[in-house]
Amino acid sequence: MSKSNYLNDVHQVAELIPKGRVTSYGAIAEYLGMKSGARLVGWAMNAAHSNPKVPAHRVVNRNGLLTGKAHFATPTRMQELLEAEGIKVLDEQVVNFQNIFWNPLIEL
DNA sequence: ACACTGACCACTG
DNA sequence: CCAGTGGCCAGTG
Repeated sequence: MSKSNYLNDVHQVAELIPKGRVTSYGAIAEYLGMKSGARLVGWAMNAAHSNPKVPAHRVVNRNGLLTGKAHFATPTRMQELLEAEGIKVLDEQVVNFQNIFWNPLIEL
């Protein structure tokens, strides 16, 4: 298996995202100490397929846009999962994003 | 060992 | 406003 630290950390943080809340790749990256390692978070999320516990649908980009939706089973899967938690999505974008944004730096 | 890629972000022109 | 570039870390060819 891998010895990658960030991958494991990213997954652990993602698992801590409360239901009905969302966070951004950059926020997780910053929490882990990466200034601009948001890409790694995206890569980690891609690897998160092995971890069904990781709610990848709660991780969006800094604009609240569902950039990762294309990587789900279906392009609409991510939005449906979010709406099932009470998160409204309009035009691939989380509504009230700022309000439900979960920042690990502050809340964790 | 080298080059390229990736579910991103911020800056510059 | 849109396009391009650098930066971060790990994986793959």
